[in-house]
Amino acid sequence: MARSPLTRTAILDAAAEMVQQHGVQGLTMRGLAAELGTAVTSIYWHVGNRESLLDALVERTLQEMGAIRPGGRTPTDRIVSVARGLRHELRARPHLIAMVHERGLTDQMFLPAQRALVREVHAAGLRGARAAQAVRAVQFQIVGFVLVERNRERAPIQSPAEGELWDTGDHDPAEDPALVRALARPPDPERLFTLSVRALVRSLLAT
Amino acid sequence: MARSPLTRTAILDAAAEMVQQHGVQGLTMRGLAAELGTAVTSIYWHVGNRESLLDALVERTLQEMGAIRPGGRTPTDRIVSVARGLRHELRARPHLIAMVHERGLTDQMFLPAQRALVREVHAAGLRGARAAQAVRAVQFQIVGFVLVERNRERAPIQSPAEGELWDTGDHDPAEDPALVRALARPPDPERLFTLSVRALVRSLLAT
DNA sequence: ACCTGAACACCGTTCAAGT
DNA sequence: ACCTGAACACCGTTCAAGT
Repeated sequence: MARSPLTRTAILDAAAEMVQQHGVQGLTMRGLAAELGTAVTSIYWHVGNRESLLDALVERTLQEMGAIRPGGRTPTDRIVSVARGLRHELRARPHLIAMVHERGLTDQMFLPAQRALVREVHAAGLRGARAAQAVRAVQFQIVGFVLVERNRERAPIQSPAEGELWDTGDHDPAEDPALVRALARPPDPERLFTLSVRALVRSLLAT
Repeated sequence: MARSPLTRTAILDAAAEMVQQHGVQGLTMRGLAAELGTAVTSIYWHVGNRESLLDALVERTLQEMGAIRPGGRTPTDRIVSVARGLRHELRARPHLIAMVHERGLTDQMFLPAQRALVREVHAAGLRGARAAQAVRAVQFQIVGFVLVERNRERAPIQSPAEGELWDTGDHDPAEDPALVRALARPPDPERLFTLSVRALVRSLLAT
């Protein structure tokens, strides 16, 4: 369906589309060629082999991950705001982000955010190694949460429902029906995320 | 090289070995057959296709993830101890655990740990939905941290060293050489992990 | 400089056939 | 019940050849 001459950018566009729709494994060189209406071998001329095509995709994704604009009055609020913004950006292109993670380039992707976090932690009065640790703790938590969230979404129905574990209330029963009910319900990720980040930050910024 | 008759267990053992050594993609049906000294098709007779072989591997990994024995005097200490134990178990078989994650079965794998966490959170005086949230926050943090850690290990050297970002101290300089130095150094994961979990738990258990 | 088809070495999987 | 080789439809990649 492609009439214009084949170009590196066109290839990357089509490849990114395929990855976002069917995952990395859904991107085959032959399928990509078909999508572009060219011979497979033409792709090799423009972008090299599959691996370097994926590398290019990752690089583009890194550049697209824009700057972060924190909102809120207190450092804590601004850190939470950075975290939430980041989570949304990451979740907007899950498959491409997964490729960034797999290549271990998460840190690089997080540099703008890290800068913002350093600013806020500094504003809150932390200095030196202590400040660095706080920044890293928050950073790990944000990325980690999104990764866990993604994994969970792949198997929406957990085989033994989380709730049924607690009806064997024999040994040291947590006879707390509200707790059991809460654990049986699927979590609200957005809420849990905000709550977690806020809890962690509150503790890290405390003297 | 296998002389004994082909058995399902033998296949799973060899497959697990190949996965742990070369990752999931390193497990090919033909390679596995060669390793076992049989025809590829024999494997299909015993375990079905590749996908159900991987499923079986995941199931076995789930069962192997043993119970957790928390240590320490305070609930906080015991939660941290559970977290550390879990991290070690997860890191002992990274590739197999990755498969569990990919299938979204992390929750199921975490059931024994979740039970322990509920106990401690309850002991600390939390009840109902509040307790459930605390448990989940800790759970997400543990798994998330390990996932991030694994990703990081795949690209030991980050292209633009984290430190060099801060020498452009023009706009709002964090003129904090100790902080810059700390961020330039690679983090100590074990330390960062304990610190993070402890910080989060302290905040969650606070009234 | 750009594009092509043919060919190679790999996959997972199926099937009819052996014992 | 268990194992086999041949065959199929897919891969990524290379290469010599076209324009």
